[in-house]
Amino acid sequence: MTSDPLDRFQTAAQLFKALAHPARLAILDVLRQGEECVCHLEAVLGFRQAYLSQQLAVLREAGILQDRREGWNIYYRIVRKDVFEILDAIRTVLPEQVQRDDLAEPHECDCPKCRRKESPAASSKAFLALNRD
Amino acid sequence: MTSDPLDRFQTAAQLFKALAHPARLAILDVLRQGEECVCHLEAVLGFRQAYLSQQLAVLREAGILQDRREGWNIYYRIVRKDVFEILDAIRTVLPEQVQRDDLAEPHECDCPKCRRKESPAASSKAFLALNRD
DNA sequence: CAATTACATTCAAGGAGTTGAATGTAATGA
DNA sequence: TCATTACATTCAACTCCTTGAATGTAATTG
Repeated sequence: MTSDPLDRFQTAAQLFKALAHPARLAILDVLRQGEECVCHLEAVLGFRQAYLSQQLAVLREAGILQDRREGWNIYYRIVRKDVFEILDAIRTVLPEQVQRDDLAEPHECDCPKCRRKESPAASSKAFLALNRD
Repeated sequence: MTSDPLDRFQTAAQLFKALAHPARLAILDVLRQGEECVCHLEAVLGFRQAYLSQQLAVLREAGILQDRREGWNIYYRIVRKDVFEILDAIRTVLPEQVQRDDLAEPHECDCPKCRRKESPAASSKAFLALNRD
């Protein structure tokens, strides 16, 4: 009550600062479907590797992401689950695809996770093409 | 899908930028309980008038607030209702008082709205004025 | 119309965020 | 150990945000 309002909302403002960038929102949109390695984000989003690392560092230092090493690759995942609620809340200003999380990203990179998905005979692209109305 | 991710999330990032400031979050916290005039915000938050106007302008231009003139006073209110959901979502990093919206701010200013609330009992200022000498 | 009230806008200096380029590092394999 | 892979960090130029100070403006009162 008597405390400085600027102090009281400092932590919350820091969280919003981390979200106040289109590249970081795009990253979170991909990671909504589960953890991904950096090379996958690079392929899907079309960002340069160093640029991506910088934005991932901001989200990591804000406590939104955590990373996990597995051999050569480092996988990032969302650990602050309330960002899902936040993104849901502003769905009126988000692109439509962000609101439906049922469409899986097509395979576009050479990371182990992508190769595992690829191994079944049909590629996702071919499958979608065959099953379109 | 093929569009630039930076473009797709530009609008959402703009919204978060407006929220990424402790003073603006403090303003929204007060306006949660209903519209208030600038002089009331000034008294409750302890900000200078010009500073307050600047922050209100940011929130207004982001489409979060709308203003309404009534005589001398200008009343601001929240028109983007999803900011309530956003603030609820990050309640883990918000001060406790923000999470309980049952405590009304005490009267601290001379705007018409505050004077209406004050009318039942004797106002301290009016009381002092009447009983001087 | 002049003065007052309540609020808005402009300006400028300083600070913080952005981003390309270059470089550093841990893990793996030969 | 040396090369490679996948990713991180640093640096610098640039842009954008922040904020105090000064000034402007619409509504009201006398």
